[in-house]
Amino acid sequence: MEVPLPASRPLRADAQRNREALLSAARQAFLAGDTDAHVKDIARSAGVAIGTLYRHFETREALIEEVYRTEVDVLCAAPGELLDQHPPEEALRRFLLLLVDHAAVGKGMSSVLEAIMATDSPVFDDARTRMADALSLLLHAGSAAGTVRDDVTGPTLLRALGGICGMRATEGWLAEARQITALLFDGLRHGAPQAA
Amino acid sequence: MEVPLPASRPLRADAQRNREALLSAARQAFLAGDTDAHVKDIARSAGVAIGTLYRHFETREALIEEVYRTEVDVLCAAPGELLDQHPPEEALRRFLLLLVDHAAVGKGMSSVLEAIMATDSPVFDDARTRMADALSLLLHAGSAAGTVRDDVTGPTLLRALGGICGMRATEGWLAEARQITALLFDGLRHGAPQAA
DNA sequence: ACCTAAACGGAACCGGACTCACCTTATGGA
DNA sequence: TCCATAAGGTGAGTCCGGTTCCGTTTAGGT
Repeated sequence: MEVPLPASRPLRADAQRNREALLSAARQAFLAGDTDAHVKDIARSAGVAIGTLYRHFETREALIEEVYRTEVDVLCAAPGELLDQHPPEEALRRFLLLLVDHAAVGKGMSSVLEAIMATDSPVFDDARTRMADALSLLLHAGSAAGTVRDDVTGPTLLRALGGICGMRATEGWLAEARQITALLFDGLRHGAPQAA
Repeated sequence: MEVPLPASRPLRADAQRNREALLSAARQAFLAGDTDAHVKDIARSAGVAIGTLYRHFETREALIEEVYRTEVDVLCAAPGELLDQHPPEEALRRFLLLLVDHAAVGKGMSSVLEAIMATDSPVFDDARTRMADALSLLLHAGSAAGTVRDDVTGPTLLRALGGICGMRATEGWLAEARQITALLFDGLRHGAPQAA
C-alpha cells in the first residue's frame, strides 16, 4: 500500500519484472476491451499473486492510471505540435477529434479518459491537470487569434469531452462522438470576437 | 424478482403501502444527494426488509428508474409546450437548459439522467426512448424552420447531454454544464441551412 | 555462506447487491 | 365469522469484487 517513490531506491530485479508483467497484463486486458477486468485475473495472467499487485499499486484504479500514463503523455504533447503546424483554431479542432479517436482505441482507453476527465478521483489529478493545461493552451492560442471564444476554460472543456467519451457503449458511438465534438467546436468558434 | 404487471391484479393493500414507502424512502435518499444509497438502508428507512424491496423491484437500478419515472414524464412533456410558446430554435435552447437544470435538482437526479442518457442499460430503455423522441421533436421542428442543422439525431444529442450531466461532481459543475450546453446549442445552429 | 530488508503469496476480510426457503397475513368465499 | 390459500414479507446466507495482513521466500550486499 505504499507505492515506492519513483527513484527512492532502484527496485529489486524481480520486483521490476513483476511490475512490468502486471502493467503489461493490465494493458492487454484493457485494450482487449475488458474494461472492468478483475484484479485477480490481471494478477494471475501476470503470473503473480494479488498481494504482489497491491504491493505495486495502491488500488485497481491506480494500476489503470499507470497503464494509461504514457497514453496521456502522448496526448498532452500533441497541442504543441499541432500549434506549430496549424492555425490555433484548426489545431484545437484536430486536438478535440484526436482525443475522441484516442478514446476509441479499445474501449479501455475511453473509460480511463472518462475517469480522468469526468470524475474527481484524486488518482487522476495529475493526468487531469495536464490535459486541462493542454486544452487551455489551445484555447488561449485560439482566443488570442480571435477565432475562438475566450470565456471557456480548459477544465470546463475537459469535462465536456469527458462526458462525450462517456458515450462509448453503443455500436455507433464513435460517429456520434465525432459529430458531437464537431458541434462543440462550432460552438467554440461561434462566440468568438470576430467570427460567425 | 418478478415486478407485477401494472394491472395484472390490484396489489394487496399492505404491498401497495410498502411499495410506496420504498419509493418514498428512495426518493428521499436520492434527493438528499446520497446518489449511491445502499439498498439495505433504503429498505430499512422504509420499514421493510431487503427481501421486500426485491419483491417489488428487480434490481437497485429498477427502483431508481421508478423513482424518476415521473420526473422523466414531466421532462418529456416539456417540448410540446415549449414549441407552443416559442419558435423551434428557442424551444430547443430552453429544453436543453431545462434538462441540465433538472439534473441539478439534487445530485440524485443527475446521476439517473446520466444513467438514462449515457448507458445502454435495458432498465432505462423506455425512458431513453421517450427522451430521445422529445429531442427529435425539437430538432425536427428546428430543421424544418431552417434554424437548426438537420444532421443530428435525437439519440445522438441525448448521449451528448448525458455526458454533460456526467460532469456533476465538482463544485461549479452547474455553471460549467450550462456553458457547455450553450456551446452545443450554438453548434446546432451553426450548421443550419440558413444560419450563421 | 549468511543476513536482512525487500518482495511475494494467498487465505481471510469486508462491503455491496441479490437469493431463497420459510413464515405471516390479507382477503374472498363458504 | 372463520378458514384456506396464495400473495406478501423476512433476513440469514450467497456471491462477487476489491483490499488487507502476516507468514514465507529470496535478492543481493558483506
